[in-house]
Amino acid sequence: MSGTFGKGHHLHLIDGSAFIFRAYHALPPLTRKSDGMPIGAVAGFCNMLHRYVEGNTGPDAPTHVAVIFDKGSHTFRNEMYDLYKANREAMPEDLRPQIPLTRIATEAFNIACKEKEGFEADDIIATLAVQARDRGGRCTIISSDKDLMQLVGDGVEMLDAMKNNRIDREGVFEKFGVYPERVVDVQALAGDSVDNVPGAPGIGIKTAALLINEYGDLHSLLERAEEIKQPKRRQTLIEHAEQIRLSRRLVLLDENTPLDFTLDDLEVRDPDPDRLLGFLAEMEFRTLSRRVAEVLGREAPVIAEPAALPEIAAEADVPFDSTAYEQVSDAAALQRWIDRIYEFGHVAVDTETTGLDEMIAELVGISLAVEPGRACYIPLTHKQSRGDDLFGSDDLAEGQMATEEALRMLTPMLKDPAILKIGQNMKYDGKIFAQLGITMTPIDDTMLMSYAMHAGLHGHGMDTLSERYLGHTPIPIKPLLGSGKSAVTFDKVPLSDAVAYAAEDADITLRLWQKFKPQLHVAQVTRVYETLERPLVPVLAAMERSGVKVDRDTLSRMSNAFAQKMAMLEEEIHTLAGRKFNVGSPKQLGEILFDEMALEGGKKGKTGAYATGADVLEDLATEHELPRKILDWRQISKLKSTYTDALQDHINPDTGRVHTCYSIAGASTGRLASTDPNLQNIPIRTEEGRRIRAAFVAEPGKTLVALDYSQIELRILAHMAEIPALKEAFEQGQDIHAMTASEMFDVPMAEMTPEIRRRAKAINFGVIYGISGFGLARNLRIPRGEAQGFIDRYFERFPSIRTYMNDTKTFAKEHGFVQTLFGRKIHTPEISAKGPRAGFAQRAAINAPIQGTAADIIRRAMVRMPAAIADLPATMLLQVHDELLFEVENGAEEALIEVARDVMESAADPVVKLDVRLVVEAGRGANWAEAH
DNA sequence: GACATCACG
DNA sequence: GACGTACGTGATGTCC
Repeated sequence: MSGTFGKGHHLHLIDGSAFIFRAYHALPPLTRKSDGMPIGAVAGFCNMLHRYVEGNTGPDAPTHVAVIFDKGSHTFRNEMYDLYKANREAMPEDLRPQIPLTRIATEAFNIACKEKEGFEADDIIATLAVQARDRGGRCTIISSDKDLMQLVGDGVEMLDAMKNNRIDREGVFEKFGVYPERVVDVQALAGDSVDNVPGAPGIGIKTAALLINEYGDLHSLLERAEEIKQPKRRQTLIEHAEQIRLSRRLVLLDENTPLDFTLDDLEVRDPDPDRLLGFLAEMEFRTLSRRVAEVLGREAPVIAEPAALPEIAAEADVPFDSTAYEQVSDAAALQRWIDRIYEFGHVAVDTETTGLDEMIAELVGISLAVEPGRACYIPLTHKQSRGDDLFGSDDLAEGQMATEEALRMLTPMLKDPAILKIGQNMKYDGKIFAQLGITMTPIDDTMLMSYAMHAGLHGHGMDTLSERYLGHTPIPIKPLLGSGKSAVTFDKVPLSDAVAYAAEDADITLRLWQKFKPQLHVAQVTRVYETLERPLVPVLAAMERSGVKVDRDTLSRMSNAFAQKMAMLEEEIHTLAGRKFNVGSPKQLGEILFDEMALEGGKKGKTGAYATGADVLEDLATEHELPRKILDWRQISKLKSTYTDALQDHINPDTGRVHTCYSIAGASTGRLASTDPNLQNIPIRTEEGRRIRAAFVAEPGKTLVALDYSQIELRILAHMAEIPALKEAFEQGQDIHAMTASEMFDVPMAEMTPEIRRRAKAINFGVIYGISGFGLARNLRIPRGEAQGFIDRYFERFPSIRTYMNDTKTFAKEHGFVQTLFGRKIHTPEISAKGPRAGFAQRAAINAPIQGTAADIIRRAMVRMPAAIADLPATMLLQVHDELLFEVENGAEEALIEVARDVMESAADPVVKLDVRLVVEAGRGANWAEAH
């Protein structure tokens, strides 16, 4: 479409600076390979532009488009107010040189690129949006900057490109409580800490909207300020009237920016392929070049790999070639591989099986690799596939060794202490071999090496690691196995495909190992890997294989009882609601409560649905019967579906026990995670829930013993933050929350009330979690100001906590990670992000050393435990963060408790000398509930 | 597959 | 340039 911009035209205005900052913070600090120039933000920017262009199809596609940038730091707003944007942090050093490149990138995409000295992008956007509107066209502003919301309406909308979220007049109202034309008034009152717009002190968006809606507009409000009832508010508005008027001028966008181009100059143009691909090649964006070339129907430009140091290049650059892998079909070939393994002294091993549950899965084949590019697959039980046989056949495929023979040949090597077996997630392969009576040792695990070096940076699965550290995307398993109903197990995969896939996994593992092994030392995490990760593998494998006995009858009876109770509640709920609906649907429930029944307090979340969480319903329960019934129903529904029903399905038919799987490298802090089923969240806090815990039982003649660390995180906090009062209280065995309460609220210990203690307890936990006034207020259901008062007082009484928090944040900003007392690193890549994400990252950074140190301590205890209890008729079954559960023959309970408690209490020794001693509490019983 | 909810430490 | 507000998890159901 061409001609003069008008009706039927659609203008897109992209907030270029927003794109840049998003790109910068979304990506790690990438550099151009050939010369090390930082190009992360440019890469992200180009990716975003490319995605944007590709997404512009259909009737909504723009006819005109421009990317608008800020230019110069000094604008007419600084003339009005010299502190405007004064508290903004300086642009990061590695971002500055990238800014001009983003202009060139925009032009390379053949998109108009506009800026004007002395004006902010927002003003240019405002001017263009108003022009477009006046000419009867549409305009979409691609930005999430709330300053731009004043422009929305009459064909002007905003679009958050990341969330694909359109904001119209109603959207603005949701955000500001007023429609676009009054947004500046609200902003003038509320101010903006980011841009350093002063506003009216103590007035936020909520109050501002309230006032504006009551008085119509800012002018009237200030004129009639005397009429405001609240004395403090009245005084604020009268005193700061001038400042508020100034703020309004600051946030009001200039819709008359003089421009040296017109809307018609912004018509959408196709990119010039040579120019665009040339630019991308110059930047050395390999992936994006390929994608763009594909779209343009061109050959992808060849981007030369920079000449690396020759000896490294020789080692690292063996290309992946899935056709070069060997299929081992007979004893002679296998023997050649075994000989080769002895020559090298190490081998990467990977097993292929019929499933992910190692307790049930059967071995299908084994792959081996000794050096990059040199790998094989030994298929064992692949089935012959015949085209005419829909049901599959049990005939073994040709070209496979008998499993027994292969294992007989491999076992000495797998057990040989002189041969290092390398794997990716060796717990899995170790358990598969353990099922066959083979104990693999010694081992190395690339997943755990990555975890020790990169926790917090990214996941540690093979695909992630291969892409990140080898630049190679592994063959995906999906197309081989299929999905959904038609999914097959690996033994049905044709041999040629299986060899390529399976051998590649061993090849990748070996290459990762070569890369990671020397880096452990450089990253100074060798001790973490050697003492907290690697030795835990066989310990966890044994625990998982042991499993825990769960009484099916108890669960089954409870399921039935729950089903009846739920049906009853459901009927009552429908009666109270006046109609039938799906009680399990928060969406329908929200509509019933807040639309149909018109209860107060309905708050919509970002997806536009009412929040109906337990805290909301709890508040409503004082006014109406329905919310309480819903809460009851939800509790039972949760217990039934997640526990009494699901747990039964997890009982292994062979062992009659439940075998969880622990992920060692799941949680960034060093904690374990438990899956399939999760046995770390078995109910305990309610009476009903404890009955589920009681279904976890000991075998006849045995007893369950639970040992748990008492207040381990607070003890670690006392040590790390060096809090004398806290240390002393622990030393004297005092009630720690009561002591805190006594210190804070000046209440003698003898006069402590449960309520005061409860508050102190919440604050103690808050500190561990990186406290905020908002969070504490919500937790204690008290006003935010009061909560802030508590926190201030806490810091006053225990000043070293503030020091610890500040030091931790500073350390994280400087190094990009925080550390536990044992040297575990937890990376905090978002610590220098701006806005809310920084808050998250900071709190996580404060929490991670504490939670992580506790995790390290129990890991150390677990590693030492098997040897310590070897002579006792006892088995370690479960770990729940600060608790270990054992099953022990009757009569040996005391002996076990004595030994295990000692191991746990001294687990930090000798590496870390804690100022606070660790205390372990023990319990025992026929079931897990009793053992507490 | 995203989101809301809720179970645990 | 600011998406939200206590840390860390996993499982389930609804809804698109």
